[in-house]
Amino acid sequence: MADIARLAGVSASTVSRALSGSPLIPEATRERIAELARSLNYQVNVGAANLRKRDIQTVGIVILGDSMQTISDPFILNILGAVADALDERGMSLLLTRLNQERQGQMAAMVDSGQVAGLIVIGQLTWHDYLNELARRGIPMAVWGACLPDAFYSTVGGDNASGGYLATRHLLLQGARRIAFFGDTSHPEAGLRYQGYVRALGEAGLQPDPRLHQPFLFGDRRIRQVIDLWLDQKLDFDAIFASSDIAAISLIGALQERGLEVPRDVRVVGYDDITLSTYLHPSLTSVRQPTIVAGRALVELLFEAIAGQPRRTVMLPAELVVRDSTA
Amino acid sequence: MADIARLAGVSASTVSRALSGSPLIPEATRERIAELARSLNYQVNVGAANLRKRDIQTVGIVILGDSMQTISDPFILNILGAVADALDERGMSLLLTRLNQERQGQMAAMVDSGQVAGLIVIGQLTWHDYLNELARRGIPMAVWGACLPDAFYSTVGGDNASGGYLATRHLLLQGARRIAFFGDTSHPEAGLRYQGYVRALGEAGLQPDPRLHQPFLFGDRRIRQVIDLWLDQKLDFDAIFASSDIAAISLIGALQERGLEVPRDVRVVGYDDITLSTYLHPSLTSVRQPTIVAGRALVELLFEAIAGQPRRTVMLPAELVVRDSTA
DNA sequence: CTGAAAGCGCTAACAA
DNA sequence: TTGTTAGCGCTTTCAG
Repeated sequence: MADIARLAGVSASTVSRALSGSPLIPEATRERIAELARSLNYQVNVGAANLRKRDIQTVGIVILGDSMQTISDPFILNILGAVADALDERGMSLLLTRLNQERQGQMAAMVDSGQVAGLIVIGQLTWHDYLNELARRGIPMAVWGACLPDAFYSTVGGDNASGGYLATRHLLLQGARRIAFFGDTSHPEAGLRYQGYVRALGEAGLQPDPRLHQPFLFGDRRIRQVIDLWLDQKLDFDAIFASSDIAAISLIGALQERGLEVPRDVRVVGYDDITLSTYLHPSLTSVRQPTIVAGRALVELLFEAIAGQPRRTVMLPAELVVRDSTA
Repeated sequence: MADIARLAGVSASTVSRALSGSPLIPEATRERIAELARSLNYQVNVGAANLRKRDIQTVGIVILGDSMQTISDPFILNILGAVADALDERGMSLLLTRLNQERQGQMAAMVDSGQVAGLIVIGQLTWHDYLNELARRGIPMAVWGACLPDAFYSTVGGDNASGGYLATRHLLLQGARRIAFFGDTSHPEAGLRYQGYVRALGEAGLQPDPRLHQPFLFGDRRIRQVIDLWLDQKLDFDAIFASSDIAAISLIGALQERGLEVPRDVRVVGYDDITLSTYLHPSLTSVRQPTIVAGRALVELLFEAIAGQPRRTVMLPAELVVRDSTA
């Protein structure tokens, strides 16, 4: 910047003002300086500027999970993309971090060290207590996931209970009676989907059968084994509600391998409505979550938190997209 | 930091040295200061530190593409994850940006403004000339994609020609004779895969039939239409080599919808070997690209570029994973 | 081993 | 409208 100032025959202050579009600088001067900067590929050093201005133009986005595999779900990428776009609209940068349990501490460090103004967290998993601790310590946060009753942080999430309800009711209306639920209910979102499932069953006068509830993780090598054990148990089920599309697709694959046809023998509903779901055969019925809105909401809530406003919860509607897997 | 110094009864210099693990500070003092910092949740301000040290602990990762949809391929996420982990190992942060053609300029700005030390670019697409221009301007870069002959930047990529060759030869060995190629050959990587395809056909004494080459983009609503037109043309083909798993899976869906069975009527090979491919029915034969190695290599080449070392190319082996879709 | 002082590149009072 | 000056939070000579 000193160079520019010298070449333009003005002081650094003038250059700074010109480049930041201060109304104090006349158009002619501004233009001249801007042109000079452009020709030298000069860009204001944001680090130095932020240091002086005492503000941070960067937001941290933390993806929780134990391993690489955990984030191979395209849905995560959709949310990530939506957040990236929403931040971009506000001229903010995005610092991406993937964390597992052992490195929880890094989350607070990102804010404490002035790297980021706040955190957007994707993949609540079972970190609720830790997130609460951070929130109490004043770390600005917005979390994608279920809104837990005692949460101290802002959350944005789909209406999981309603999603679970819609999916299950749809299966019931299609004539299913023995509906299995695949999902780890210790995960808050899946837990709420399960609640919706139970409610829909209840309305139909049915009790959830615990043997039809299978907690499982996608990518688990044992999935085929789990399915096989199921079938060997001669458990009787005519539909499956899986708490992610990836899980649902894997399940359909496993069922087909066993000679079971979808939807004829077993109807299947997934969750997330990833793009691929449309293109499969049978195409997959799924519960859609509005990711673009979610991205915007996460950014908005984070900004509110940074501004010291009270925590808030946004619940986005769940929409059932009916396709061939439940025809 | 001034606070810590005061509370510890030492100067800021000492705190700085203690916290950065300087050997000048005796263990006892260091421990005392570290403890104090911990209890106050103090973390050194990295921005200020970097400003003073004149170095940047952040790398930009740029995902090229026109829209959200473009990056919904899980393979991108795998690479991204691998890069994130590799950077992490070196204690670097990752600034994520998604850019489309209109905002090309942002790439250089990230480096010029001192936000990042260099760029890792994913999704070369048709940006080759622009990337070359940046490289000439001295922007440190490492690009995931095909290594073009006149590239001025470092690249890491799979051996696409060999991948295409392996996939095609495998199909030929399985008895296929009329093999369609799905992929946009104006995209450098797909172009090389096509070359491998042509070579394998040549070795079998076959000519590529231009009608069997279908450039297409995943997610395109017209895919079903494209397939239908194909079949209506009574084009005769017994296998498809698709240049991504997502494309292959969509194709299988479309074929099945038309009553064609995979692999009985049409054998299909994909590319990328995404996790889901194993769990489908039929499970998908695919060409695997070693993403973890790729992530490490990208980071390594970028560091070399930052250190001013000459550009370099890393080509990773392609491995054919045979599954049921070509049985 | 420790502290004082200078300065990274920038912006914002304040003064002109 | 512009320049001078101070200082954001840190590290690092240099001198003790």
